[in-house]
Parts: sequence; structure tokens; C-alpha cells
Amino acid sequence: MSALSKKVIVTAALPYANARLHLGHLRSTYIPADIYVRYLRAKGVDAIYVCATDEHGTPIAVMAEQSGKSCKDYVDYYHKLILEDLLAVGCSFDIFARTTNPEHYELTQEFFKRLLEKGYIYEEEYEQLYCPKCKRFLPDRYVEGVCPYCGSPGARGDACDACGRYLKPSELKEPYCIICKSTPELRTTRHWFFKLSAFQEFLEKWIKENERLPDNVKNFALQWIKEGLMDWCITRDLDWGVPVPVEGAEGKVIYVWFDAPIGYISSTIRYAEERGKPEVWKDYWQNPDAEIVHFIGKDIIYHHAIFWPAMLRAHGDFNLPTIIVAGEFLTLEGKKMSKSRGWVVEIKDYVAKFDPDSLRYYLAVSSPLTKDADFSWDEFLRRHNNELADVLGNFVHRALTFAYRNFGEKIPSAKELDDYDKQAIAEIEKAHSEASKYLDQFDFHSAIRRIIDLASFGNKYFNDKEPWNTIKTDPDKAATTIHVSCRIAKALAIMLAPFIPNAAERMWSMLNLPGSVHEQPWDEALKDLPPDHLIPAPKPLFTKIEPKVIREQKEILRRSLAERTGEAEAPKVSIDEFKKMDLRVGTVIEVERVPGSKNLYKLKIDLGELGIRQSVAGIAPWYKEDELLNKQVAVIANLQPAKIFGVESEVMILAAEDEEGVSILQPDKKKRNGSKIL
RNA sequence: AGCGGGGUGGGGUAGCCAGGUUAACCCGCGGGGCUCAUAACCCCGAGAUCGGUGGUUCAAAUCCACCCCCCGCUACCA
Repeated sequence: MSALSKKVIVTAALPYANARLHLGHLRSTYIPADIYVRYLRAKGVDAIYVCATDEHGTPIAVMAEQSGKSCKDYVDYYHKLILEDLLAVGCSFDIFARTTNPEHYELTQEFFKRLLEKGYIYEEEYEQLYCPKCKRFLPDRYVEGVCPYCGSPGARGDACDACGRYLKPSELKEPYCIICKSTPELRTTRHWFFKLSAFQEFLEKWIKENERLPDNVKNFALQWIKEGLMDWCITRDLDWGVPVPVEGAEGKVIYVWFDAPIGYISSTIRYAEERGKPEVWKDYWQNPDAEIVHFIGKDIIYHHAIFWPAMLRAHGDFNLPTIIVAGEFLTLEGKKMSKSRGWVVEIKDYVAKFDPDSLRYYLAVSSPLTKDADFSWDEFLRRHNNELADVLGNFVHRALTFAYRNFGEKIPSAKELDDYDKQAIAEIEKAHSEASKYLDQFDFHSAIRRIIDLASFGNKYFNDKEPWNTIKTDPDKAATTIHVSCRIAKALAIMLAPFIPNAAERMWSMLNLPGSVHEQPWDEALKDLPPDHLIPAPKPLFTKIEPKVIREQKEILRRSLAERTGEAEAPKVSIDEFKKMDLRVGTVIEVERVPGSKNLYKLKIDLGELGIRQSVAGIAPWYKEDELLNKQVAVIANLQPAKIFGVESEVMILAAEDEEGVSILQPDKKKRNGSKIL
């Protein structure tokens, strides 16, 4: 077991205030962080759970502008909804702040100035795109164009989704302003850069030597370092954000990824102020014995394992992260979630129908954090009904009901303990120490599994002891059995509190123990119950979910997917429009793979009087080269030519596609090359 | 193609990093027990040569090499 220091700050990645959260976010970040912090608190650690919405940056500025709202209104709206959702699933934040708060601006500017003074931020003039019509420079996502590296269109100013490279807006080919679509021009402007390259060696050493950093974080970060770190441009020409605190820098703000992580500190400052102890934030960020534990999704490892530690190191007054836990992703029914495709379960929709504890349980138990997991409604039903309601809920219920009915609404005192009773108590201790060990290692999956196993053991113990028989023959023995069973229930309540806080509290009330389960020290799980202790009439801990309800959920998902992606019936075209298309029959006379591509063939097609034309077709998965050679095919001959994967394609082959794959169309009898298709 | 994650009894997963008792858990299936409890609980059983091949080792699901397949993201799919 690792030695826990006295003060720990637990952070969850700051959600970006432009959309609501879904189950994936909860699984990778917010639920694990919440379980962990609740566990630490129970262990007596002075742990606080800090989070905030991340409210700056060009994506928000662009979306606000496009929806005709002010940035402020826009982020106000999402801040509220995001917080609502997170609270609904039981996230026990000590503070949930905003990066638009004044203390955040203040600290960010202080940070910037410090780095500037220390020479870690330098100024440089360079050419940037300027939109003459909108009369402004175009940062990041205000400009799109063709990626200079992979040639794909729709690359944004900050990065190309196609090849994943980070870009400078001025690198884009054929750029256009996304607001007015006009072509921007290059103008000289000044910007500030963070000297990340100066931390190359430091970071490499820090990451390699940090034994508590999980492997997925380590490996990922080291790869970046190996490729060499580049300085980051950390200012933007934008009016939404933290102003650059330098004379003559009007109209410039600090880049969102510079200010966002500072939000962890500024939120702690706000927390301290709200407590009326404005200095206590220092106990977490400047006390060498304090620990900083960041929970993030795997998509932002770079920012937390490289950029952020370098910033902190450069500043010099703050602790560096102790641990970064990066949660992997969650699929939905085996497929990647996607909001735009309607394949998503939003938190608000979940909590409207189901118990948040069941979700927390499912997400924690289904698989280790360091692995991708899947959310499936059938699996959810099984876990809720079988594990929570039956194994856990029924155990607690049968033990308490027995006590209530047979021992005068009391949990009887234990009499003489036989070997089995002693073994049962030893089981509590075993479960407790093993669950603690797993929690210390962020292995929430094994921890909750181990705790539910204790409930299983309880059922077995109860069965084997047959108190319904011994109550008649040896009431003392029955009393002992019930006492020990209730003791297991008490231990379960305490150990489950971090995972399923509401159910644990219900268990606590049913046991009629003082205070809240959430105020109990972790080791209270090992302690005995008071003698002859009165309890209220037990109620089922979890109600089972009807399969019908789950079928409805699956149907809702299916429909939402169909709505978003279902191809609407094609609009009618006139015969004249159809005639514009020059459809022909031709013969494939040459086939070769397009180098570097997976699915593409380059084909030469003999189209008779039209000559030989080249086509690039994505049919390699379905046809071998020689299956295509000398085959007659249908093509559209007068399509605007285009380059695909850098290869000219003049005509397109017609093919039918369904779930099974692709089948090319051809005439049923051999026809002259170049013959028209009507 | 690049990056990431996988392939373990009928289904879903854990174990793999730190190799070593009868490969674990949930569901399902067959049989039995119990009747306190939310038609819940408990026990027994059938069912896996741990994707393939080769290697390292006294010993491999676990380490190494090569190969096959799946999934996700990104992309071409004229």
C-alpha cells in the first residue's frame, strides 16, 4: 500500500463549454475521479475534487458567432448544463469553477508575465492570415483549407483531422475565412511563444523517472518527446479569452490550452476564497508533501503530460502533477459514440430514467480504466438486476428483514462465534484490504469486483448457516448469524460509498447507524455494530429494471441513428438532368494498387470512341486485380475529374453497395466499349 | 495506410506489464439444494489445447519474433 500524503488535489479534465457530456466522459474521467476522491476522503486524506468548465478558445468563439449569441451567453448556458449533468451522477466536487472567473484571468496573466520575465516566453513576428472583409486575423478554427501535408480539404487552422498534424493557419493551402468564405491574405503580426523545446530533457527525465505515471500516459508522452518538442504559439488574435498582459498587445488573447490547465489552480483559489481561507490553496499547490492527481481522457495526454508540467516547471512556484490517470474510451453497443450520428446516450437522458448509481457501478465494474470498454443496454440490465439487485440488494434485504422480523426490529448481538463466523469476519477484513490496495492503484474495476464478491460471500454464509432453521433450535446461533451478516452489510455500505453513494447511504439508513455513510472513516468497515440495535423496516435496495424498458432504450437509440444517418429519399430529377450524365460501358485494361492506400485501385478503362480513361476506385477489399482485368464495367464519363490520393481520376465506376460490400455493375451481355447507358 | 485497442468455454469480460497450484468472474445451459429474502440465494456439472506458427525457459494465456483476423479514430473509398 502506498503511503498517502496528507493533502491531495484531485482534478478532472475541464469539460469544454460547447456541448453536454455523455457516458463516455463519465467513464474515462469524472466517475473514476469521483470514486477516487471519495475514497481518499474516507481514508482521512485531506482531498479536494476540483473541476471547472473550460470556456475560451476559437471553437466557442466560432460557435457562438454562428449561433448569433455572445460568447458569454453561450458558455453560461453550457456551464449550467454540464454542471447539472455531473451533479446528477453524484460527482462530489469541492469546487466547480469557470475559466471566465476573475481569479482565473488574474492567475493566467500572472503566469504569463512570470514566464515572460524568465525568458520562457518570447515574442516573434510572423505572417498570419488576415480576412480583409471581416477585418481581422484568423486564428485557428476561423480558417479552413487544404492540408499541406496530406492534401485533404477541410483542414482547420490549428490541426488537420485527416492526418492529425498540428498546423499553423498560414500553412494551409487554399485557405478561406469560415465566417465570410473570402480568401484571406498574409499580414505580419506579433505573437508570443512558449519555449517548450527548452524542457525536452527535463520532461524526458521527469516522465521516465515518475514511477506512478501509468504506462499508457508514459508511452504516449515519450513518443512525442522522441519526435522533438516544438515551441508553442500561445497567443491569438481574438477578443474572447484572457488578454495578453503586455503593452501594445491589444486585441490579443492567451491561447486556450495555455489558460485551461491553469484552471486547476485558479479553481482551487476560488475554493479557498469560498471557504473564507484565501491562503489554503497553497497547501495543495505549493506544499511539497501535497499530491496532484489529474484524471483525464486519453485524448489529452499530450497537454497534461508534456505541456502542463513544462508550464509549471517554467513558473517555478507550483508542484508538478504526481499522477496522471488517463481513461480510455467507451463504445456504445460495440460502436464508437458519435453525437452527430445520433449514436450516443447523454447523461440527461440516462438520469431521467435510471439510477445514477447503476451507471457508476456499470462503468466502474465493466473493465479496467486502462482499456476501452463498451456500454450495452443488455449488459447494463444484467448488471443492475443480477449484481446490484440480486447479489447485493437481496443479501442486505434478507439479512435485515430476518433481524427485523425475528429479533424485535433489532439487529441482535452476537453470541458465541464459531469458526465459520470468524471466517466471515476475516472475509470482511480481506475484502477491505484488497479493495484498498486496488483503489490505491486506480484499479476501480478490481476494487468494486472484490467488494461485490463480499456480498456473494455473505449470501453463501447466510445460506450455509440456515438461520431460518437455527432460529427454532438454537436462537443464539441464529442471532450470531444475523449479527455477522449485518456486519457484512455495514462493511459493504462503507466500501461501496465511493462507487454507489446513494445506495450506500440507503444501506446506512436501513442499518440505522449514526450520521452519513459518507462521513465514515474507511476503516469503520472493520468495526462491529452496536449491540441490539434497532432498525427500520427494510426496503429493497434496488428495484429491478424491466426488460421492456431496456428494449425501449435500444429502440430509441436505433431510431435516433436512423434519423441522423438515414438517407432521405433522393429528390426527383428531370430527364434532362439525367441526360447530362454521360454513362458508358468500358473494359478494364489495366489494374494497379495506388501506393500507400488500402482500398484504392488505379484502373485504365477502354471507353471506345472516348479513348482510354483513368479511374481511381475504392474497391480493393472486394476485388483482386485479375478479377477486374478485362471485365466490362459501367462508368460515368463526364464527372468533374479529381485527384484521389494524389492520383488523377477521370471517370467513376458504378457499383452497388450494401452491408456485405461492393459489387460493380456490368452489362449482362458484352457490349462495344464506349456504348452509352440509357 | 498511420495511430490506438483487441482475438481467452455458447455470449460478455478479467488475468498478460512483475512467466509457475485444478485459467477466474457474470450471463446462458444441465442437475441438485434451500424456502429467510426482491421467483431472490447456495451447491454440483458440462463446456477453453487462452487467434496461428516458431522461439526463449525446468515452466508460456503471460516474454520474444513473424503471420492471420477484428474493432475504433483519421483518411482515400471518383
